[in-house]
Amino acid sequence: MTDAVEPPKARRPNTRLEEVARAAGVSKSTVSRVINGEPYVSSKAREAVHQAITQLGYSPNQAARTLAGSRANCIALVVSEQGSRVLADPFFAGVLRGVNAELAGKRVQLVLMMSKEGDEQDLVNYLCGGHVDGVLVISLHGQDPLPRTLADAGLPTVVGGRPLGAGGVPYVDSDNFNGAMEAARYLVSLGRRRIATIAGPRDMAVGMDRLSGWKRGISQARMDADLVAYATDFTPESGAAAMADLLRREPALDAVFVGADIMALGALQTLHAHGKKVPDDVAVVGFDDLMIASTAVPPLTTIRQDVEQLGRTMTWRLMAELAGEENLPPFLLLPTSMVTRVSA
Amino acid sequence: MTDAVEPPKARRPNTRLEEVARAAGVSKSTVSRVINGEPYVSSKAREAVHQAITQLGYSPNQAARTLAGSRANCIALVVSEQGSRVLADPFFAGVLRGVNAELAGKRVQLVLMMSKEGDEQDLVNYLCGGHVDGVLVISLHGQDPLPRTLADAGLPTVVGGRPLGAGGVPYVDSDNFNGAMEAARYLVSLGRRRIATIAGPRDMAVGMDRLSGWKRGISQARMDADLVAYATDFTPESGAAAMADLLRREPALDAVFVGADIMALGALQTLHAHGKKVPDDVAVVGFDDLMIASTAVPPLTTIRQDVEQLGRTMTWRLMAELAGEENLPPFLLLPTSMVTRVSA
DNA sequence: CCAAAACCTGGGAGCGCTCCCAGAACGTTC
DNA sequence: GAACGTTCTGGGAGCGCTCCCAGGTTTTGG
Repeated sequence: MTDAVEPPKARRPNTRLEEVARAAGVSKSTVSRVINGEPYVSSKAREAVHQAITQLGYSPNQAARTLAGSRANCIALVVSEQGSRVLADPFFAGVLRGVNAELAGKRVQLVLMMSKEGDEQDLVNYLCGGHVDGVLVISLHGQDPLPRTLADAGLPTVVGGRPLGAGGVPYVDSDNFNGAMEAARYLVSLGRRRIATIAGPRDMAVGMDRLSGWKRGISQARMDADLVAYATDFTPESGAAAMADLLRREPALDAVFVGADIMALGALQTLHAHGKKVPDDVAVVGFDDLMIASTAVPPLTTIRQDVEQLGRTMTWRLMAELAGEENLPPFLLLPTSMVTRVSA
Repeated sequence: MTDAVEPPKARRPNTRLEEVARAAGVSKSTVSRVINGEPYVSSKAREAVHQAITQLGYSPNQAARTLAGSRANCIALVVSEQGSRVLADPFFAGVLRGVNAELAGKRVQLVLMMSKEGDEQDLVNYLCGGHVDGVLVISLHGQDPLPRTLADAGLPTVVGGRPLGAGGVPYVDSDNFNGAMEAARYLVSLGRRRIATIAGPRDMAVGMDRLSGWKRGISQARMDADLVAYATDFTPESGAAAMADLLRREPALDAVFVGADIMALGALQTLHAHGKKVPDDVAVVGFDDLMIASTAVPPLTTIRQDVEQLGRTMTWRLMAELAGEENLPPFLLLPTSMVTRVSA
């Protein structure tokens, strides 16, 4: 008996592949084949291995698999720090849920990374260092070169939301253009004559795409698409300020399409403060269909985008590429749908 | 020249530690020591290594480190699937931001895992399999045994929000009791005489702790703490139903403390529908201070909890334990603060 | 009936790192 | 200057797996 001066500390005598092999009466190689679902294993051996695995509660050591094999069994979700503050919480959580849902059952881990100002080089080094098989990037700002850099390094990358500065990198986005156009057409169909819009910041594609869609819808009705106010960011405050601006420029406006529910909340407050009744005096349509849309006063008519589906689709696209599928679509647009409530 | 029939596929001839050693004119061991910040390295050697690292853009292979060393340089954040739907998005995103903030600079990765109904055993196998050094668990439901299981397996674990079924496992939580008590006292100080509360589901500590705090505050003012309605979950709908129930039982109530802003939104709707003016007829105080609190109509007075700080503190506690610090507090309570707006 | 093809199996090198051990270089003290 | 500590350095085993290769066993087909 050796006298352990120190307690053995969190030692974990994990079952190793070799022990499974011994228990199943086969070789390491065969166990490895079973685990990786390779062909050329007799059903008898396969079954014995499966039984040994469950019996021993074996869980393969990822580090060893990564080191020995060529893939990491791991993908990264990169969120730009500022972005996560802005396009914000509900969006992010939804995407995450979708990613996880799609990953369920696959033996692939998700590591989360926030890209900060300074450590971009670190981030790129890490990602390109073979620690992950692919990357999902969301809430990009402006012309962020990150996706391009990653793609050029040969790392499979999928962007969530059309990237402004990354031509050629595959992306998945909601169909912001058509959603916004539908909103504009709906307001027209309601008989509104002076329809304004509050657009998101100019450096984000989501804001620009929704603005374009609105413009198209308005122009098709042979109306002037001149009542445009730009919000500086996706916040209620910014939406409130933009609404005040619009009201000053055109006191007689009778409808407004707001490019994000979160900004619409602010717009609603401004309208209320100016004594405008919604929807009687001014009809309001938002975008996103966050939870807050249904609890706003009055409940907000909005264009619904399925954020969870966005996460799922991004993941599917990435996994398909990792699986070696060819001729994958360079981008994917997810349909939106209108949710009619009270505000319009 | 060998003729490659196949393209070399995403080959990444990463710089290895050995190359850094050669470039710096030292041995592998010395480079390893520098990377891990160990003592007993001459400043000359240390500098040469640092220079070689930056010059070659070297990033150590995590898989190899994990395999060779004893730690994974990686912690997991486990979210229960249902929980993430309920206590929901803003909470989750806030915690995540805190965790990341605290992890910044440390060479520790964050992997995200959602625990689903069926795969609990898989989850435990994975977590206890040495793939991670420690675990952060949030949005636990009822008597979930997960934290206990992990802790018993010797895996450092920290829970976010007081766990109901995991005595002894360290946790970090907002001071729900005192926050709720402050809310009750504030309503009393306003001269309200019939003060009700809407409590969260009975199977979550957060709901019970806030209820206890409210009861204490009310009792201390020698008032009856009998107007309690339980919501079935943290949703506006559930809050609306509970409010209707309270109004039926006591039409003359003049204040209500709602145990979550998200439920308060529903309560506000019900009050409005019943023709009650807020705050004139009924004062309302919420809890959490989500973004929606400030944009509610009327803007909601609420008890603020700092969710990001929660994430940071959990992470700090876990990392401290991993670093071998002793006599760490078994639990940590984060202060709350009241935000006075219009509703009370 | 024998050759070729298909199926199945085990052995063993090596992925890139950490950590232990042995030893060199430098004091410091009697 | 011998004996000791302290600081620094390099060599090499081995972490647990995958993947290649060599070989055995069965099936197929001419």
